[in-house]
Amino acid sequence: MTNLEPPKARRVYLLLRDRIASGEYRARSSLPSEPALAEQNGVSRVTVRRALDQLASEGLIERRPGAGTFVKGGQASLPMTGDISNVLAHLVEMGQTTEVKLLSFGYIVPPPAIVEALRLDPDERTQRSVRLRLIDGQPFSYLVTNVPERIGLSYSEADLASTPLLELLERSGLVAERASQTVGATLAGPDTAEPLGLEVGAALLSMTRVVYDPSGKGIEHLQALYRPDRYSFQLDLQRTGAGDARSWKPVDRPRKVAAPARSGRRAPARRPAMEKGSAE
Amino acid sequence: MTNLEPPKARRVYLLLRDRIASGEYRARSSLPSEPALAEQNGVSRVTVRRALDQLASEGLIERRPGAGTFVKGGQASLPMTGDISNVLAHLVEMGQTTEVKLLSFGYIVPPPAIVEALRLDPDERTQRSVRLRLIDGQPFSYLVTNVPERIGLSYSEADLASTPLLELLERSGLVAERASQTVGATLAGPDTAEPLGLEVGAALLSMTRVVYDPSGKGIEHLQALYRPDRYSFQLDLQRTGAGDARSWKPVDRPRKVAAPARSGRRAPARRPAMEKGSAE
DNA sequence: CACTATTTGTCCGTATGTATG
DNA sequence: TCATACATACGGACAAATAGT
Repeated sequence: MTNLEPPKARRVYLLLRDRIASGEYRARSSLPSEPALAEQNGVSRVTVRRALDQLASEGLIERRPGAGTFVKGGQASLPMTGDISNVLAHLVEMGQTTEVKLLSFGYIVPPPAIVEALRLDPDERTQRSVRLRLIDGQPFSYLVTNVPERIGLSYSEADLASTPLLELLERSGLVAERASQTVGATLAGPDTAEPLGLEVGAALLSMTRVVYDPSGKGIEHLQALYRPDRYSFQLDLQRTGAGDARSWKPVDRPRKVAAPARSGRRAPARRPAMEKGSAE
Repeated sequence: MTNLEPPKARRVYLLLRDRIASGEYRARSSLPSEPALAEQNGVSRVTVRRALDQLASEGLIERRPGAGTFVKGGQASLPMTGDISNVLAHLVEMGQTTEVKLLSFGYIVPPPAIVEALRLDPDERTQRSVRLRLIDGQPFSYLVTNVPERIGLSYSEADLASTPLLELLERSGLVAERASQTVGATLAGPDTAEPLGLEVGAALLSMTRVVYDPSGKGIEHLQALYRPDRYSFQLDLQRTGAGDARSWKPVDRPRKVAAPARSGRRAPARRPAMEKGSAE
């Protein structure tokens, strides 16, 4: 049995990072001393120092010789947020405010999972495209799309780099009638980490979406991976019906609510979130 | 400059894991040979073997001496899914089908991020509770809740382990009028990995929820972390209004759609997902 | 039934990096 | 900073199992 565990310094690094993000260690106040941290975590002092080096290099703490190490509050611009209930609505805007890089394109015989999801015939092929979406030149989402071959043929490869896919589908006279979305999380592998500008092993927000036409046949299968520091889903709910009729209705971002979430943890809200960001 | 990078074996491990999950390496077919993989990734054969050991120990591959290593297609039970648009609705059911462990409880002066989100007075205190939610004895979510002190006093510590928090709030005559939810992803630190039964550095699905009363004051701040292999958000959308009126409406899980997503990647759907799982 | 090519399994010695005191 | 222990990674060599000729 081999280990494969992360180095101890990383444990400590993640621990302190969480504590700082959660506010357990307040901004402008000092962290425990290095020897203290070493004992608390059952590691040596050099190991603690490595973790602190990492935190310092990311600008999360500041080390003052003789005084201690301090939490640097502030900064950390909020991720752009996509309204999950409206995910499909504002694709056009999205296409305008962001650019797309087409990483790969081709026709394949899809893996069984895709066949099942799209309800394809046994050996029907799909058009598979891998795209990278950027905002301000910064990549934030990695998209793997599968579309049944006959549908995919209705637009060109170049269209993909300029126009949102659902837009293209609609132009072809297809009707997106129903969609199913699942949101989860994964670790970045080399294939995805590299184009997204992350290290291998970073956390990714993932969304799988399947779009169906009125007949119930699948039109599009999308596997999207997002950098959580640059993109997150938001859903605002409003209570409908008073009293005991427990019912909530998604509402269209009622107003700019102070709603933080820095890579899964709290952080001071700062930059106003994108007005109507959405899908992909 | 110290390194802090994951071991090389982990790179390879994550790469192969992604390729398998994405269907690039088909089930029942063979992976490239160890020497081949070693050269492709620029690592030694032992390193490849370590990665394969890991995959084998997780049951993703099968190694046959002399023959090769093969992808073990099959199960990997789907995560329970929570309908994100209904997240608050079925708390009661949820409270019945799952158990809760109260990990920590106390009154604190909250970090600035919480103060801001809940719109508290400068030095108002909050009741902070950390809970672990289990299904079938298996932990799947780690919940950190902050509630303004005066509100928190209206129920007992024991109530927390048995009753969903929003239920308690309603009993106290409070009205949850509006809620804002943000979904992202993070890495598990030691504090969260341990109770959730994960290794440090695993991917977590995160949700931050703030609930407001009609006056706009914050009632509850919840920071939830989910094991993506046991829990994921699902949102089904239905097209409303025909033609050019692009509009989508969340719909209450219209029927059991073949919608996979194994920890962020595709995988054969198998076990029926939980009927109406939801929040927390 | 060999015979061979390929592949996993096992062991070596050594170099580098990580962690400790 | 230094010396020590241990894990990681490397390249190589060899045995044993498998599949095809």
